[in-house]
Amino acid sequence: MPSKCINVEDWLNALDASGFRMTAVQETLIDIFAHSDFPLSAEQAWHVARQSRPKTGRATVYRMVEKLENLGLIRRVHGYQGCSHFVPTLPELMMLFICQSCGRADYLDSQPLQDLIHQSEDSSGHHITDSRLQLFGVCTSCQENA
Amino acid sequence: MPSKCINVEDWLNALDASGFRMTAVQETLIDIFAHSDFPLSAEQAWHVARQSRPKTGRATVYRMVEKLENLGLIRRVHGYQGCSHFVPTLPELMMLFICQSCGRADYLDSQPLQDLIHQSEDSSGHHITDSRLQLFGVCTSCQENA
DNA sequence: GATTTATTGATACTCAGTATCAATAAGCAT
DNA sequence: ATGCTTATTGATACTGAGTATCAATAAATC
Ligand SMILES: [Mn+2]
Ligand SMILES: [Mn+2]
Ligand SMILES: [Zn+2]
Ligand SMILES: [Zn+2]
Repeated sequence: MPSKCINVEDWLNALDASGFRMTAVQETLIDIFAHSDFPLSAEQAWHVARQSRPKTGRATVYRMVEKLENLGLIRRVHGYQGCSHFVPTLPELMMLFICQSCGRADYLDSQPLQDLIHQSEDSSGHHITDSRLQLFGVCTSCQENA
Repeated sequence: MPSKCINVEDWLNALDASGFRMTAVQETLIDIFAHSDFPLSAEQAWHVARQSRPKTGRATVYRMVEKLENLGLIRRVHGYQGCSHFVPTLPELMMLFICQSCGRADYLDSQPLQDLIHQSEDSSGHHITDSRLQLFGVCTSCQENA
């Protein structure tokens, strides 16, 4: 679902621009994360990676996930059963919806959240530098197929 | 900071009403979570508990944390370095602010969030049943002491 | 192509969280 | 109060996600 919005080239360029060497594992893992319909854990990504590159190391995947997260290309999903799954980051879209029925992630317009944050900043006095809004429920298609 | 709003009696009553037996560990742990100035992990709570009850078992603390979370008395903080810390749940106050400087948690008025959720529900078509908004930044007192 | 060095992958390790189970003690009945 | 039943505890062993290590590999630059 997010896949159509992600440009694999951009991710490779971002890694390149950050001074990292271009390797085969990078392309494999970027492809996996960019095209998954579901949030993926490093462990899951490892298993997927080994289907096309059987000797892929576990630590390598964890290292790559860390890189991608640090570069802001993927972001952690804070769900009920832990926070070890990742989805691609869509620029300007901070609000994440997770369907409790099918597990898929959807990105919602985050302008209302921006407004809320400024509002809360003014009323609380705290300086807010970052936010994570996680929404849970039943997605439109799961409502239809119910 | 949240401590002044938490009534230990209420928590004990909630556990009692749920059919759990009243034990000494319960009181100890409830006291620890209800009066901590900072989000606490089960591990941290265990260490604190052992100061007053040295033979407190580790598993016991994890089981109690699970109970308290299931009853909605404490809630998980989804922070940068994992989501294994807990704060007391304040009724009707869902928005959580964590100061990156001093680590303290603050609760913000959640009415704006309620509005945002209904708005997003209408525009996305998803049925939203739950939400977690986590705000990060620098609290008012840390801004003064800077 | 040779050199340099970041990256990889196999292995061993850590440690938060969990399963097990005998010992304990809360709740209830007498 | 006393004993009975059974939930809860705590010691121990275990699990498994995540990490440290390090020799082997392969980008990058010349
Ligand atoms: Mn989390
Ligand atoms: Mn602002
Ligand atoms: Zn769905
Ligand atoms: Zn602070």
